[in-house]
Amino acid sequence: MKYDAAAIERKWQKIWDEQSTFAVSIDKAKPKFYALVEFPYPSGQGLHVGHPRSYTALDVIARARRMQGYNVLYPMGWDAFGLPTENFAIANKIHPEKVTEKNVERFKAQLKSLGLSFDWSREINTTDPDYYKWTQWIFLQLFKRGLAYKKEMAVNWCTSCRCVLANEEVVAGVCERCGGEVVRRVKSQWMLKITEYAQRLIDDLDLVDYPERVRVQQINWIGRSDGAQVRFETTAGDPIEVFTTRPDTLFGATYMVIAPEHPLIEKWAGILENIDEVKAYQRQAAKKSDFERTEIAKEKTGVELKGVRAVNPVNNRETPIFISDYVLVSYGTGAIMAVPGHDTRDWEFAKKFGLPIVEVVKGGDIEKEAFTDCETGIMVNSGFLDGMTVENAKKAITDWLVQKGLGEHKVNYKLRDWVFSRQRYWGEPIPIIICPNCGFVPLDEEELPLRLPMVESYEPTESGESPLAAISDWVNVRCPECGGDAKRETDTMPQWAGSSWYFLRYTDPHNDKELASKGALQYWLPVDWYNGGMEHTTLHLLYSRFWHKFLYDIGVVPTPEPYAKRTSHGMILGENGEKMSKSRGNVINPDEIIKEYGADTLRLYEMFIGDFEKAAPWSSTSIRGCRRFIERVWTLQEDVLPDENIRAELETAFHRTIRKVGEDIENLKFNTAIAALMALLNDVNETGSITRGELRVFLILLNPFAPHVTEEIWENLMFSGQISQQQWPEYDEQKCIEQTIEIAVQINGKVRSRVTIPADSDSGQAISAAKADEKIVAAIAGMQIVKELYVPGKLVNIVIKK
RNA sequence: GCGGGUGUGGCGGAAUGGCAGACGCGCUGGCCUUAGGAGCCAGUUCCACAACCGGAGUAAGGGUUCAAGUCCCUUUGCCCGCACCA
Repeated sequence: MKYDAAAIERKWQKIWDEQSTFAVSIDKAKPKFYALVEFPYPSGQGLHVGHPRSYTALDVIARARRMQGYNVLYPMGWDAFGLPTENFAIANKIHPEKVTEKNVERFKAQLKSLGLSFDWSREINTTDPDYYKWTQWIFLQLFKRGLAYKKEMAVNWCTSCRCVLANEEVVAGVCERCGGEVVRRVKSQWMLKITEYAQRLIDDLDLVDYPERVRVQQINWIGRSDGAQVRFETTAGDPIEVFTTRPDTLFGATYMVIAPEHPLIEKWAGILENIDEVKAYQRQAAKKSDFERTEIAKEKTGVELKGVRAVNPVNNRETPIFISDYVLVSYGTGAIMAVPGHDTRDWEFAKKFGLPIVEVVKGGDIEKEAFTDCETGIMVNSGFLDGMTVENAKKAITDWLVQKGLGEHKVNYKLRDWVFSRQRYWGEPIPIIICPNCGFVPLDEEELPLRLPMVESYEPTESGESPLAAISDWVNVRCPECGGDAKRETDTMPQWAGSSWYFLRYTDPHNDKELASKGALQYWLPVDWYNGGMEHTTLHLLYSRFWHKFLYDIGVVPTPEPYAKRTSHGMILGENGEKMSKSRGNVINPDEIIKEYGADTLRLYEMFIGDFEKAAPWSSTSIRGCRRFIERVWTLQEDVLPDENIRAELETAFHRTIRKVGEDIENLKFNTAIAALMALLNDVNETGSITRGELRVFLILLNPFAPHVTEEIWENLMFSGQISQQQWPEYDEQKCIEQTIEIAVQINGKVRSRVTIPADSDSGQAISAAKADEKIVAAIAGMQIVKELYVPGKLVNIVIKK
């Protein structure tokens, strides 16, 4: 019988579909397990060979857990709003809805051809009005609690997408998505107050099991700094507030720097002696994007504000004030006290402008470079702080500032509020009405969903307004409060909106009363295991944790964190070790792999390719090994002994493999789980035959990785039921132990021989057996034995000297 | 610069401080075959050897230990993230 992967896979996919084998409902008698993978953006290119790595991994876990008695939810859906679809629609004059529909159809067929055990009855789509109704509902709740607000602000404007980007979407000065130039533009934008959750987003990382690199990245992104806010009086009368993490160095502050955009400059315009020079510097700074300011302007520049001086509160000394673009208006107070002795940037600036550098922490050589060490230094030239450690001085000076009313302890975050508006068509409309009398009026929840209007043209406008602004009969409405003429908000939400809560909807996807029922949320949350890419660590993960925490606060969800455990897979690279991309010409198409080898081989290979968490290059020769393995398994059924047991000679091997495969799946070590199955098959083949009992266990262990072929063999052998409904085999710890073992015998740590001894030998027995070995006899003859030890089951080491 | 990770055969990669290189690819030889990009058997870290017995070996150097790929220190390469964040 020839192994016909295509026919077998088609057959079983159809059966699973027709019988809804993997559909799940609440069953309180069983422990629940919620496995989640990031839902894809259904792009025009179709599935990439990288997608199945994540999907198969959690499919393996889901399938194994089902057989282990868990009630498993493993859902899939579509994150379908987004610019590529909109751009494709514009270019080809097809409505984005149609484009999405077509892409989803293709993706779905591809996913089904992989034999993934998704519960398709729970499929969701973020562009479905029944779905985005609840995305809009969540926005209204944020608005009603003051966490969504509109603000006139400088934003990142992608000149190519003609659209606003969140800070997180700007990478190295260009648009993360299209690579287009990003410039600053002042626009009125909807913002979400994620900063209000900054501390909890750090603290609650303790409640969850995330990989260290994900934890660290989130913490760094939020960027908490502990310090003090200090007020410096000026000769102009208006004080300058600064934030510093080193209040201990206050005595060393020899000048001040404020950002070019700082509002005091405008206020002081009349008294500045060199206002023209200052204005010129401001204009120059404004022209630079943030990227240029950080990348190109490594050399410090700046202009002194002549005519105003600041007063250092600790010693009442007057110091000059500069403006310089190395101080960012968006962080802290937009102004700093400069301590050139102990801050590298201030040191460079002071050197360039010939400003005094005062040592206030002893331990370095401030002539050569700034001394920034906080661990070892001792305070000097600092009045009442002299002799203290940096740590103590920070406390002492902060207390002093508080007491004098000059400052306070202060925590700052790098995290900015989330820019939530997009001036595009293909997104969730923001359900707000703008009334000239009443301001921003939320749409009545009864009117949700606020549907996207059908339009002729969804081209972005040159003015930077959303295409929706041109649809007058949609835009013009009556104000729900005063009944006067009003307009709808025409901005739409970013793509991150729909993906910030999708895992909640899966628990109750057809509910039209609530985003999901309390009962469903109570039963299924939190997500037990969420796998996704590292690229979503600072965006999607942070945003969805924020939304979830908000929903927790208003009593909608029962858990403070959405995902109990997060893992991330490495990328699959091209054969040349480079990232797969069309332009590099190294893209592998999963459809073709399935055609040539079958889905089971593809699944097996993607799990076997290497360490799951690391990037791995594709190899079109290595995959053949996985196909050969499946063929050898297929051959087993041709000659099966009727015995329903495992033969004694293979008992240990089987029990060990059951243990290893189970443990490895839990630990994401799919590659070694498969290696163990291959090794077991080799052991079986050495005996020249297999029993029904052995094959039965073997097929169940292999099933999560290669579900189709194992079902087929299961059926051919007339085992009862379907393999996916079987129970995972149990192992007996006792039976994992061999009767006799071969141990190494070392002389001074080097292996000199091997002996076979009973597994239960004690130390004395093992050592005498070792010393009876003829090679060892020869080695220790005439030598003095210093030490002998036995590591049970492993080795004997005899330490000798002359 | 800061933070995280990582360095093992020709390749992907295995090794709770206890026999380095499991498993697979590739390669070599043999069998089978009209044929082989099929299958089966054997071999495959490097050096040396007819073979046995050996020697060296996990980026480099040092240390702890009966025993180190694994733990500690120093150096170094690569990958990822953040980066004038006061």
